[in-house]
Amino acid sequence: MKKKFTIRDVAKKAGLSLSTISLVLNNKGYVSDANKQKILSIIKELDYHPQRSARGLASQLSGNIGFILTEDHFSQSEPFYTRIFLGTEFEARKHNYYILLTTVGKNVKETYEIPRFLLEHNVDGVIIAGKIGSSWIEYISNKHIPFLLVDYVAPKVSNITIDNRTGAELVVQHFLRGGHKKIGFIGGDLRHPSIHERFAQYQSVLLAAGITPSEQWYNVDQSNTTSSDGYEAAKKIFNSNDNKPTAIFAANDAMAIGCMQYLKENGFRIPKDIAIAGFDNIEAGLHVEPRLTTVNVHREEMGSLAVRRIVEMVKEKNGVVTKTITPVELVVRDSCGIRMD
Amino acid sequence: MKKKFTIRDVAKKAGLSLSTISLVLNNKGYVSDANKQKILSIIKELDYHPQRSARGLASQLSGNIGFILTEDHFSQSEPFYTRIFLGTEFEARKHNYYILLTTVGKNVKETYEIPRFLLEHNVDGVIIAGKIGSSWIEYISNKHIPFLLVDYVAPKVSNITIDNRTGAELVVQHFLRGGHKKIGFIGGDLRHPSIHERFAQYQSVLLAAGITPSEQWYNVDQSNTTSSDGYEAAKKIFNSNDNKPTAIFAANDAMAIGCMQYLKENGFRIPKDIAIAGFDNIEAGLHVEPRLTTVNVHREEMGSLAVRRIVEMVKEKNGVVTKTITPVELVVRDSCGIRMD
DNA sequence: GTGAAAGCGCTAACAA
DNA sequence: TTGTTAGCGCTTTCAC
Repeated sequence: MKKKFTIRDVAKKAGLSLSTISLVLNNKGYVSDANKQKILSIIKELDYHPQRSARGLASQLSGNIGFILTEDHFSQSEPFYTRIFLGTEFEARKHNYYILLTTVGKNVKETYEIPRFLLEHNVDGVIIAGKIGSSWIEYISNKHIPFLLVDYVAPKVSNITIDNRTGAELVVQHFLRGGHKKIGFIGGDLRHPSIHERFAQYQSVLLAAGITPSEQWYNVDQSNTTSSDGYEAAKKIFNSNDNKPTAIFAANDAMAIGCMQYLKENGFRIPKDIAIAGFDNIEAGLHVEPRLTTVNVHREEMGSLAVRRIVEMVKEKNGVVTKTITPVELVVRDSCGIRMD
Repeated sequence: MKKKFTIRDVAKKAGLSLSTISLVLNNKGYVSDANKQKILSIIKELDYHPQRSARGLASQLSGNIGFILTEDHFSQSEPFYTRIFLGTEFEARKHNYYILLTTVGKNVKETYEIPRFLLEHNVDGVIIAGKIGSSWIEYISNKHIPFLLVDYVAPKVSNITIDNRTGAELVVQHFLRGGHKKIGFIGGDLRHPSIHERFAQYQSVLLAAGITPSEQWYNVDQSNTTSSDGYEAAKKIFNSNDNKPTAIFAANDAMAIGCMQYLKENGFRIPKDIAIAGFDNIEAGLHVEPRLTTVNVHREEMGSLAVRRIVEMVKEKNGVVTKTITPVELVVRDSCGIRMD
């Protein structure tokens, strides 16, 4: 391998000082156009690239952004947060950052260790995805490092969230337009704000339409939102119940799929007997039968927004709190038939 | 925030020199037990953690491992390589490394840019996942940085691969045991060694069983291995063909799912008319109807192995080339009925 | 076993 | 505009 060049080699070759080279590398200060061009061409000629760790040490900026996920989110088979992560990856590159991914326990004490990147000053900002214990939010606040939440909320912390209200409204309105009156809901973990909002809006829209949701139509007792939680919730609603809903809005696609499984096993035809819709637009919704009507969430875009916001925060250092809501849209597929009774 | 401590603070407090502290930090050289304990307890007391970039600069080791994926693999909806990536993430933490993920074009020239981490000396080793242009392999070889391939092969380069031969054999034997004789194959991109091996072994096993695969049973003309390629391949085989296979082994689950879709749309019952098996054991195989028989691949484990190997290579600096093959097992589900004719 | 000193490659005052 | 000079916080010879 050819010898690795340093900023010194560039300076020598250009007959200029280190600091001038540094200035053009960082596009800072004033350098005469002639010298700038000269330096640039030498840099190109030598294929010189400043070394990350040297820069990091001198500037106290790592060039990295941390991405924190709680373990239970990480291990979920459906890669909802993975897609958000991939979105951050993509955007980070545009800004010359790298993403360092790590997982943590629900709370600071429950975790085997604090993410090393926080201890070793190896990130300039942090993105936290999904629900996380408030102890973590407090811990990171005290680090005085820019951070924000994705698909979660906390007081005085910037975040990127989903327009859950609109999504829920679109689904319920779609059912109503389809002639459904007895519209149910299955959900779990109402402490997750996204789930909570979907449930709340489901109720509001029905009430606004003059329908009071019966307790026999919905179940929000599950502690999680996996497909087996959906299965269990469906069982509770449809097992020996004389006031069954004709449509189910599930808090997410995973639950919708579990619900469908229960219904199919028990002789209900979808969408003839029961219409179903989910939320998130995960890949699996395309493979179930019938294909799942759902609400599309722009996961990559959320990651991308998060990175852009963090980069701003790192640069500006002002503590403005921003709350960004990303739009959703209804994706109508086969699991919702039109009802005409 | 409390002031950030440096190695100097530790040295001062311990009444020892910087180098002694450094020795215990790195667990190197000889330090008296008494001093070692003393230093360790001071480190703990101050909650001191060495700063990554300073270490990096001094030791010329970044503490990062690069993970390279070609764009087409990255954007595949099914997160096959994502799972490998997550495996590396998990293992990397155990070794105090971080993974820097990036994507590149198929070949060096086609790519908008060389991964920054290679230019800025920001990784100590590199993992490449999936098929990639040989220009990349050459380029990285010339960097004299430890690297290896996952699910791909190249001469004189260490790698981690799947036991495709055994997997293919398990599937074909399963069909044979089920009474099938006319066993087909659908695949694409035979230049990918994994696909090629599956196809080759499919043929060998049939021949060994005294069956010569008819050209009407298989199709390997697709240029890729997505579900729509599977759909197209199925169309070619089952559309106007008087010698149809009764079982299909698809090169991967995505193709199998596409194939199933074609068959169902055209009135074939699975597994009654046609049995199907895939390869990879992706999540979606659980959601199709009937659920897909497949070959399980330990993706996270492959990532984990890759990291362990890279860490060794970074430490030992010897150029031993290792070829690791990870095992597979048959996962029997509903898409393969037993045939009794 | 331990300390002194040099330096990794860069940035950022401050002078000039 | 440009150069000089200190470091950034750590590792690593090389003496002692």
